[in-house]
Amino acid sequence: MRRSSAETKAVILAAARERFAADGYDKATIRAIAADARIDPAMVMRYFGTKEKLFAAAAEFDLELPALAPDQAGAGLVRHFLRKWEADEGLQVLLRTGVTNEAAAERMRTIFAGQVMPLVIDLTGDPERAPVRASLIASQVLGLALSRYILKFPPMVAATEEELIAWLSPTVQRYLTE
Amino acid sequence: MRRSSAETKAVILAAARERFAADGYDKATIRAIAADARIDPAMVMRYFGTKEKLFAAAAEFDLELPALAPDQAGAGLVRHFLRKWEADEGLQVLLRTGVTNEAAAERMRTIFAGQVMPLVIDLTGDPERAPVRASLIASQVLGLALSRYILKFPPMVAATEEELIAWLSPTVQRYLTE
DNA sequence: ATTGTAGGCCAACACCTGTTGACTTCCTAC
DNA sequence: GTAGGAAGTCAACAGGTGTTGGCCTACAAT
Repeated sequence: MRRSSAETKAVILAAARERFAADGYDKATIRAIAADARIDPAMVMRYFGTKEKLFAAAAEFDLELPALAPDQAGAGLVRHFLRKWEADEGLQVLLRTGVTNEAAAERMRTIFAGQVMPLVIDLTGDPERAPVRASLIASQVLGLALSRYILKFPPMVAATEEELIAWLSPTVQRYLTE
Repeated sequence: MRRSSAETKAVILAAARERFAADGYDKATIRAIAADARIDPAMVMRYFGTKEKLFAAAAEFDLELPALAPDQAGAGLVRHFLRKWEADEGLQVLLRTGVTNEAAAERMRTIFAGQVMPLVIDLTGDPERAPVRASLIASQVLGLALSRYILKFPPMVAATEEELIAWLSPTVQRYLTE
């Protein structure tokens, strides 16, 4: 079959996202990604040059945090994060690989420093303690993703979105305001 | 050099723990572990049979949760977990590998189901909601480990044990009692 | 109809992995 | 002092990895 350059590149990228999200950096082999994309492994190299560069492209990600009313920020953040996780594979990619791959960990750090921290400053007007607050929020929210989507603790998997929001939003709210 | 069988086995196991904790399952190669133990890779196979069995031995782990007064359980749990993490590589091994290795994830699940949940039942006397409570606690506590020790968010790394306990214990306490 | 080019495929490379079996060396029990 | 066995070494295997270069093949412009 014959495709345009842009098309194949997109197909490869989509396959790479899935594989990296499901298997992590090492287990997601170029050959497996190529097979998913129904393409020769050499094409992956032609379009992305290197496995690391392909990963960098697949890990491109924006939290897209919305503006929030300060008194509902806790619930808003938890809800947004849950939906983002399920809609965008980028976060899964970063969490699965960030644990054993320093480059992905660094990316995670810059995302939280560049996107979560500013929001916290904006919400609290307290730049001095914003870093701690933001990391505490990150710790709870990433712990949620870890236990629900990665380690799959049964009670976390069984819980509904609303139940999780009810449990977690007071925590996040307290990390913001206390 | 000539050692007893038990000695070498212990040396190998110690090296394996370190490597698995630092690198995760795939990157921790038998050759690297053997080099750390100043031993031929074949010895590792002789003593443990298989990489998977070696991993199983290295991931042997007990949370050793202490008895706690119900009203101070939050602080007690956070403190115990922080110290356990730094004293025993077993937890690091499990978290680093559990993210990409199903066997390690299963081990993590049974540890939390078999050790955290009973404690929660004991503390609350409420068997029905104990699973949710226990997983919520696990989510916060694992999120702490993830952001402080694995992803190394700077504010979490900089925080002292007491600061972290002060921030997290109300969260854990609420997951226990609310 | 011919040619240039871009998309795609194949086979191979050098390297690394877990794992195996044969070989050597040392200590101990008789 | 010699036999047996345990501790340790070495070289190789089969399979998988990222990556490369040469080769086709379809299409568009001339």
